[in-house]
Amino acid sequence: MEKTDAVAALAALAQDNRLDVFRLLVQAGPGGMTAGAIAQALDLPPNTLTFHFDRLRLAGLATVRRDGRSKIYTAQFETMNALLGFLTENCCGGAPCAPAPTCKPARKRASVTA
Amino acid sequence: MEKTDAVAALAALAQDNRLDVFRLLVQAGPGGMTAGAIAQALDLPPNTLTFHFDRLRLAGLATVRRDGRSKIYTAQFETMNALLGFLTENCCGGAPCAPAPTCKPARKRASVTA
DNA sequence: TCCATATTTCAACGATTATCGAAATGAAGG
DNA sequence: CCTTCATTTCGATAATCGTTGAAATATGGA
Repeated sequence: MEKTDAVAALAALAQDNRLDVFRLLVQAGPGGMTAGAIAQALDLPPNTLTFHFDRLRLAGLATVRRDGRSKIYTAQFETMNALLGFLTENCCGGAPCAPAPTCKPARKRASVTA
Repeated sequence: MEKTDAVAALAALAQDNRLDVFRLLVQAGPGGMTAGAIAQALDLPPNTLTFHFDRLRLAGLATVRRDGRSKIYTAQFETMNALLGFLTENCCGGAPCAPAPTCKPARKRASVTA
């Protein structure tokens, strides 16, 4: 991961509501979650949520797909792992002091909650 | 680490110049680096640098001490590790999928470069 | 076709951010 | 004491951010 991408990902996660959204997506796993379900879970207005989704998508931390009238957002685990890798690599002066941690999606869930 | 602190740390690192500063401090190790040396290394005006130092300090990612006319800034490895821990813990739905990575300062350096 | 649902787009707003130039502070040395 | 060096403080600026209300778009069902 390039420094530019790392800064983008960090910025995307450096906001209360957005961090909440991402954490929720991570919990939901690869099945993802509808925008509405997230709006309900976090009690956020839909337009505000769209704004934050855009940030996460732009940073490569989430993807969207349509499902009927809903849109389903999914966490992008690879980007998160790349970020963790970047941070650990750049943490000890180029010589990694610990194996980069990785994150796999949680065991399958009912997904698309609500 | 609390969510609030995580957001603060993320925000502190989510900026080009500041990420550079922090990486430099990490490379310098526990000996730290003078503000002047950093200013020279990154070609940043001293007042701008002070601004960024404040952010890093406020986020707990750096500390200062005085040495004669200079001020020496040092990376706070514990906070960085705590952040990595927070991110990995919150990455797989509460159940960590990998041991949290840790970061120890690089092998001692000449430190206080310049 | 018409209506309800789900989400996005748009314009606006106050708040925060990163940077700058100029002036102030603090410490060491002659 | 006066000067020089290192860093910080202050005031201003343009740009970006997060949120809002209102209107638009897209989908599915009666």
